[in-house]
Amino acid sequence: MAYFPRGELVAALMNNAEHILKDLNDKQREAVLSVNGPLLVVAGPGSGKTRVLVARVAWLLADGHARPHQILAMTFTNKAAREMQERAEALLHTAGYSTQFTAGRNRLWMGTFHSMFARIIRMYAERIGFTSDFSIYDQQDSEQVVKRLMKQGGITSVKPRPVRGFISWAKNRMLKEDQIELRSDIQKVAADLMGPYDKALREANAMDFDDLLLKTYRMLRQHEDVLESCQNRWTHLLIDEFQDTNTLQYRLAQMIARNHGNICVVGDDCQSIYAFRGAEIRNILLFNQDFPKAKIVRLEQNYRSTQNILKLADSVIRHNVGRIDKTLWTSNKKGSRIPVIRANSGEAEADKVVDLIQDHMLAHGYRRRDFAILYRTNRLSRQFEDALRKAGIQYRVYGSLSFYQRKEIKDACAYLRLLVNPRDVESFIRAISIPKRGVGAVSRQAVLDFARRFEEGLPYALFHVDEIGIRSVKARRELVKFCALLDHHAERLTQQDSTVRVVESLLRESGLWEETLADVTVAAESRIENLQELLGAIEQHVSEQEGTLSSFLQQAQLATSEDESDGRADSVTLMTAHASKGLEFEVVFICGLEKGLFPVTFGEAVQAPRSGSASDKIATTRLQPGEVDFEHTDVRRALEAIAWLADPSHAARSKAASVQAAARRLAQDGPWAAVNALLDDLGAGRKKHLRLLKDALAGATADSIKEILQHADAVRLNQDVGRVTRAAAYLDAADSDACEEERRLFYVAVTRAKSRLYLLWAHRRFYAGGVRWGDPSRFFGELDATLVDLHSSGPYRPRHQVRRPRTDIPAGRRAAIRQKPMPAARQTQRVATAELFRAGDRVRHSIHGSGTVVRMAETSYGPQATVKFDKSGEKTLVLRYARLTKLT
DNA sequence: CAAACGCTCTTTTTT
DNA sequence: AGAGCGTTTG
Repeated sequence: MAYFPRGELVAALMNNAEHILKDLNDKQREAVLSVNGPLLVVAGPGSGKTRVLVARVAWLLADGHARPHQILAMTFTNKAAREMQERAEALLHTAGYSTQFTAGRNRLWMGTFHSMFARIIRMYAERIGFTSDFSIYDQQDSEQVVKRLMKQGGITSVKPRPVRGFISWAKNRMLKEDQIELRSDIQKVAADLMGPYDKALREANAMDFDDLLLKTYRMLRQHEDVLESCQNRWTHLLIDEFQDTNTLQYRLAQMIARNHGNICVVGDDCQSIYAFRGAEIRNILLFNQDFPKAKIVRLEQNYRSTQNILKLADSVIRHNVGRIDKTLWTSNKKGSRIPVIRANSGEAEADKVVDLIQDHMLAHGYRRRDFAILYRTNRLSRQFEDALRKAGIQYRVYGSLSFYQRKEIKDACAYLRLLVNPRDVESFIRAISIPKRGVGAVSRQAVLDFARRFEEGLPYALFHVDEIGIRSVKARRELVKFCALLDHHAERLTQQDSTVRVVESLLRESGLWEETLADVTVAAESRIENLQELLGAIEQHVSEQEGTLSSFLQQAQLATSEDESDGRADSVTLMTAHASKGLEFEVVFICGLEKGLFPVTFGEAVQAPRSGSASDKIATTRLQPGEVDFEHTDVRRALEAIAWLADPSHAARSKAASVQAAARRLAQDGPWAAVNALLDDLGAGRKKHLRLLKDALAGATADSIKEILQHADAVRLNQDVGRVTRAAAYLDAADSDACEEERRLFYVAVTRAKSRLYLLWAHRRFYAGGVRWGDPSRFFGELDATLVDLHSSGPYRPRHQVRRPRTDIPAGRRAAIRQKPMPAARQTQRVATAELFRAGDRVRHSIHGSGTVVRMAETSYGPQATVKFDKSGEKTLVLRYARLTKLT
């Protein structure tokens, strides 16, 4: 503080509590010191948000406002919670407070909303008809439940996944089944199934992620005493990433803080990226209404990024209408301009990134951990993994699959879950099926049907296997054995036997362990290691945190892959833009910036095409051959083949015996026989379509088939038109919420970068089994062009010059064409050449020297520049052939 | 009952 | 390219 002269001696005498405040700016300090009453901290990226939270917790303790167990802090990931806790403890420690705030049970309540409320609900589970050993169903589990219910109800009109998704959506908005709009089939099915779904989970003594919040909420509303004890217990609430809380989460926090109003929320509306799972940006605005006396502190100084990076981020986010206006500023240096790089393919993009990483490590001394490669969808990680592996650069992929989602771990956990919660139907299904023991779908279903007739449910059925009436002797015997196995180990668990020993024994005797051991493949080796790691984790949980197997499983179910990162290894980071929230890196690559990919656009969210469109007209024109699916590959092939055969010159030319035979059949017995001749040897799955085709073709002549074929093309065209219309409708509506969210996501990604940022897109990439052509992302059109440099890796190759498979030739011939040897691919040029320019740019050419760009034009050869060279005058150059470099 | 096979559909983010 | 599903086969 100002009235202390500087010096170590004095620092040592400085008030311990003030040590906590000394590194904060005025705004940050204000946020830390406003300990009583509601507080909203609007914190831009890199503004020291975490530092404020940490200091606030430390201050609350050090200055005597709260005891550790009175603070309830909710963060977005368990990892963030852990980090906050460790940093707060470290801060307290350096400030001279030994372990008085950090030891043993006297710890802070910190974690995600879900993990915190799982803990709370565990304490009061009996009050709402569950036991504290309830299972937590993840998305996969609950989707299985929905799927089974749909099967039972004979519902096939919609798929289980969106139904589950909608149920979850409704629960997070606290809607009951009678409050759901019944506009789509999905909504109708979801409304019908919500009741049965809830019942099924209840019978299994299980809760899904949403229940952890929803059932807590309902409990607090119904049981006044529970609410009161929560309100009295937690005198101070902190919520991080407030912009990503949903209605339910906010209401819960509000309810607990209602009396004292000591609630501090920290967030940034521009970083809200989870609306798809119910996050309400409006919570930030509502906060002001719900707590009218709320103090607002804005943190606008950015300590992370260069000026250019910050400006670029700002130039994009400005396109969002719905946002709280704020001005981020930084005293950091300006930094370099931001390269925008076009690669010809996904692989070229990855190679380019690897090149840049190597360059930067050599030239600037960066380490591997300084780099992050960000992308929109997880599946994009693969190309970067390949490239990094090839280059021998250590990397780490986040977010793909968490430890607890691995198959062998889920299998093992199924046994453990069933052990602590014998009613857990999903776990039973999984455990009984793995390893295979002769109990199949039929016997399994018999057990479940039987179980539903009894109050006690599954445990009752397992203890009365003989009464179920299962035919298979083997299945009966195995079920009894299975039951005895579980019973025996459950018994051991209640005695003083060590938890890990019981678990290990169960895994061995179930055959799971042996099966994995017996597997000689390379993959099995890591699977057995994973199982051992699981045992280790249980051991640790039991011994260090005084936990039980049951609490271990609940926590494990809520663990995410991000929670597992040790952060110590020196590796390049690969993750989705979502996963990067809250992190920072020296150098960031944002990849896959293409139309449709980032921002993503996808089918379902899109409105149906307007009536009166071209597609409607085509759809109503003639031909009604029943339910024949002209889009079906085999139908198309059959039709194409017949039409092709119908032309005598084709049939005569082909030497293949099958074609000759088919042509003969066509002449003699008509088209259907020809189809049979061609496709007879195909698999059984195709017969269904061919049967339909047969009906449609009854009495058809080769000419009428041609007509049908034309129609099929029309149908296809129609679908293309539909797709385009839908896409347009999407883009119209889109500066609506979906696109704004994508823009915020891009903003988050950009603001992760400290000193350098690269934006990349690929012209062509392999995706979902085929070649996709990408145009640059619309975000490029939105960012401040004065801040970027355009580059490419490899010569420009216009789309129309790349061969595409022809679709107007029958499949058989297409295959023949494909077998022709392809000319050797031209070697890709790996040097980055500046290639897209604006009028006025100064450029250099290897022969003509330096000059100024007069104008740019797009030709069939790709972009073309007219340049006025200082020495040789004006020249027109096609950029594909002439190599120009930009002078800065 | 389980394994093998062939076909189909995929296109997001995650507590 | 890869998972999931349904069908057929042993």
